[in-house]
Amino acid sequence: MEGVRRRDREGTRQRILDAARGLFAELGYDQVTMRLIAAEAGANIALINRYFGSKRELFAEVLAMQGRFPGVLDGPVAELPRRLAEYVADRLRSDLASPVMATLSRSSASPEIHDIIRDRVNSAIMGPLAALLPGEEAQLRAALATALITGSGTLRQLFGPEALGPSSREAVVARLTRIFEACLEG
Amino acid sequence: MEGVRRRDREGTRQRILDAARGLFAELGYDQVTMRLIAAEAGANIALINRYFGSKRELFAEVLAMQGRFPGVLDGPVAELPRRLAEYVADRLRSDLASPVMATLSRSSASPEIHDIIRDRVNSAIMGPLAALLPGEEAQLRAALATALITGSGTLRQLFGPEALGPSSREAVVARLTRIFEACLEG
DNA sequence: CAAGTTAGTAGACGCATGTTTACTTCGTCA
DNA sequence: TGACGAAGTAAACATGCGTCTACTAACTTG
Repeated sequence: MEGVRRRDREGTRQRILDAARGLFAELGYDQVTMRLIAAEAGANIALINRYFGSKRELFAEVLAMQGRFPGVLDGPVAELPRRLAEYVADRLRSDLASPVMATLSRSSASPEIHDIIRDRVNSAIMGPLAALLPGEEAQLRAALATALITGSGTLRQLFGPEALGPSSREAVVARLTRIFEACLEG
Repeated sequence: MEGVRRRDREGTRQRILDAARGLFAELGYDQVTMRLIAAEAGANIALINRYFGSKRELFAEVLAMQGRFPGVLDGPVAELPRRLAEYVADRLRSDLASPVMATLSRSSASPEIHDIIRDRVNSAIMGPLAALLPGEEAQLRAALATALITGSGTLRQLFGPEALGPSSREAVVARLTRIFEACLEG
């Protein structure tokens, strides 16, 4: 029957995955404990490893689940700097979750997941960006744009939404657009 | 007398400080253990807390010991973008230690030292930079340059010296100069 | 030379972590 | 209905951490 199942393998698995996604984005890999994930998901701690194998594998699955930059990398390349600027500005100034960016920039110090992070940065940001860019030095240009994105995440984490001072959203977007243009232009 | 002292308080203290500086820069706060510092310094672990109080206080002292950006912030403001570019390019492409930058970008995920890191970023990089900049939005411009610097450190940590691809130093410096100009210009 | 100060040492303490084991309870189906 | 598989649970395990205490031994000083 499809009635309310008190024992719900898939449901529990999904709750764990959701809890882990939010916590990893908010706190970073190291600061998130198995017990915290279990409590947030309303599940027993032993189920995490039963369903995912280990904390590391759960982290990998959380990252694999996340979409790429939604809507940022799509669209005309000429407007790419502006879309990147708006994305970063909004993530810097508000508390809106940007799971991918937040997770990556808050977990990059943990050596046990270095390879996972590296692969994800490559496949979600740097790789697609380099593929989009015409002209020479595409890898260099994509890498520097990526550095700015992740650096913004670190700054946000350190200083909060006021990291950029009292500037208006328009001023921030305008400035960031020019910087991304300098990063990406051929 | 000034003979060879087998019991040398100041010497031991200095060896601990030196070991901690190198290890924090290389591995970040979380990954460096008291026992690792003691082993590297050739000192007993209990002496660390005797001389510095705690791991956290040792970290603060290590940061306080470090100089500011040597030679980068001094000199004509017009050439500031180029000096920043050369600094970042060299730190990205070689293994030359940049203790301040490395320590900051590798330790920013640890909440117990958040305030120390924040103060240091402010007093060593962002603050002096904002003070140098003429015109409006100095804080925004300094913050974005800082984001690029710390993001470069993160990228270096993830991908090693080859993070930027096969580009020459000249190409990297030229590109970074343009980006820093876009960050800093009034 | 004897006493006192203090650098240095060994080891334990309490705690938190990721992981695993032994067990209980629910749901299903022969 | 009763047995079996699987979802869920509680508790322990092993390990590593920062910190602290009790102690030893080297240097200084009277």
